[in-house]
Amino acid sequence: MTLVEHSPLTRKLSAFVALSEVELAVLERLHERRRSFVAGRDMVHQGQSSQAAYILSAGWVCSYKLQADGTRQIVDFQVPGDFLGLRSVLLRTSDHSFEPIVDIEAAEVMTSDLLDAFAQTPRLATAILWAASRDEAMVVEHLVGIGRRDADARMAHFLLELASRLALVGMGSKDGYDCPLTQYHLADALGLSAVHVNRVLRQLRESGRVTFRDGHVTIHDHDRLVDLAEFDPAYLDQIGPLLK
Amino acid sequence: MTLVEHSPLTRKLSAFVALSEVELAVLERLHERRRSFVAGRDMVHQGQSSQAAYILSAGWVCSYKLQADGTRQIVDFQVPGDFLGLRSVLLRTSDHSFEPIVDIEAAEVMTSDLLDAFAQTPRLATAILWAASRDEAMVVEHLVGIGRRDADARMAHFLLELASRLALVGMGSKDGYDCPLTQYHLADALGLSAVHVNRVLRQLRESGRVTFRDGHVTIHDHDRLVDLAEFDPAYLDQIGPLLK
DNA sequence: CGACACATTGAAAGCTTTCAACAGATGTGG
DNA sequence: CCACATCTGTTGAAAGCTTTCAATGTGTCG
Repeated sequence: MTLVEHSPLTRKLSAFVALSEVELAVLERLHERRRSFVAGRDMVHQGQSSQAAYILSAGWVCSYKLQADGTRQIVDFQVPGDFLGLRSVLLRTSDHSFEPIVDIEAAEVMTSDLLDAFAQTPRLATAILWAASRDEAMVVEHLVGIGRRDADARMAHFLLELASRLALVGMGSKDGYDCPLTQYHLADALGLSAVHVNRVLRQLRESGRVTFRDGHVTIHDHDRLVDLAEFDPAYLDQIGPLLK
Repeated sequence: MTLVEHSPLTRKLSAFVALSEVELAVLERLHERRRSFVAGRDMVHQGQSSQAAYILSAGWVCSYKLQADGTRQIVDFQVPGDFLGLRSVLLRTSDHSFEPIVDIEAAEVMTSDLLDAFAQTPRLATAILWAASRDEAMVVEHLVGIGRRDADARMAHFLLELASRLALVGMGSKDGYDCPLTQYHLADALGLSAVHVNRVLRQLRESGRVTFRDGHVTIHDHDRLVDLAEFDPAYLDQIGPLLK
């Protein structure tokens, strides 16, 4: 079995921990229950409790919270290799919704399977918990972005974060990546109006930094984009040895 | 031993789970290493890793992230009964700083002590993880607030959340509570300028909803405050049975 | 008393939203 | 195959919320 055949999750974790044959096998076995979901129909609804988590293997998902006034705030996007609802399985019922942005493929993981896997391979458990804590760090960074960055920097930061996340699972490079999000998704995620998202994107494009168009992000000038966003990828990378 | 002698954490957890004598004893034993920290001096610095977590027993702390341009975003406040750095112990090094807002008292909990306690009393482990997931839900709600609520609603929501959190540990009621935060703290937490915080507070006061003054929050009209904030405390409460 | 932290206000400037209108692509039903 | 509705993207202009700049007041503390 060559590396490219591995799941995105395996690929992601392998970038940070050298997993043994046994650990890889356990990890791949978690992918047994294949499921598909169609774009636009919520997988999990706000307040609904679920007994399973999912490992996203293809497609994009967003997790969001709806407000009484009808506006929504997207909390995070999930791309291949990401867990979906990991927390609600380990801890308690989810309090936000998950919506597939395109048709997706995911592996359903029952709580018990996950706990068994953790018991069998503690290093794998650590690796998965690391991934979960990385997701959390992203939410915090997202909070900082909405609270303290202006629209341009916020967008720039967001696009760079995505580039970094996708590169980790081999779905793009520093030069660009495919991205199925609409400007409405960006607006709901960044706390902006769709109209302003459009203007910000235009400005980023015309300043020669990055182009978001036709489902593809093209990074023209990585340095100046990083500069504008004050992007520091530390929160995405592992600091110090992950496993002793 | 009467209830009032218990630590705030015990009090908080007891509101959701009936803990046995043994569990209560284990929980109280976690409070053995008493530590004090003075206001204003960071307990943990961004990027610094720590081997211990703390259970806050008296005083207020904030966790924040500093940006390159000098602005800061406060991610969360900790009040008595809250954990501090629980995640960085369980998972990986913290990526934000903790600053005591007033002189505080906290119990230092070593990783190993915590894991021992978890092993001895699984129900206690679940209860503590529940508290951690509640903290996370607050961060998400915070994100929603900054992204999708205007300044008035954001402030109203924040003050109501604090009321609810403090009531849980017996430090206030629906009518008000003591609060050592300055308007600068509010600004850094809510993503507003200090000047605007002042104006918002004035408006809330003059509309007869709530007064924030001299270290004390007085809620004059709870209903209209809830109404303005669209405050739904569901994310703070347990949905369904916590322990089977 | 002077230094300093915190709170308060007014006015001007700036960023973002809202309102409106329009263009292009896609998909469905007649 | 066309008409029509829908979704997404685009743009201008006006309105609105929030910030910035400046100045002032109040209280604590050494």
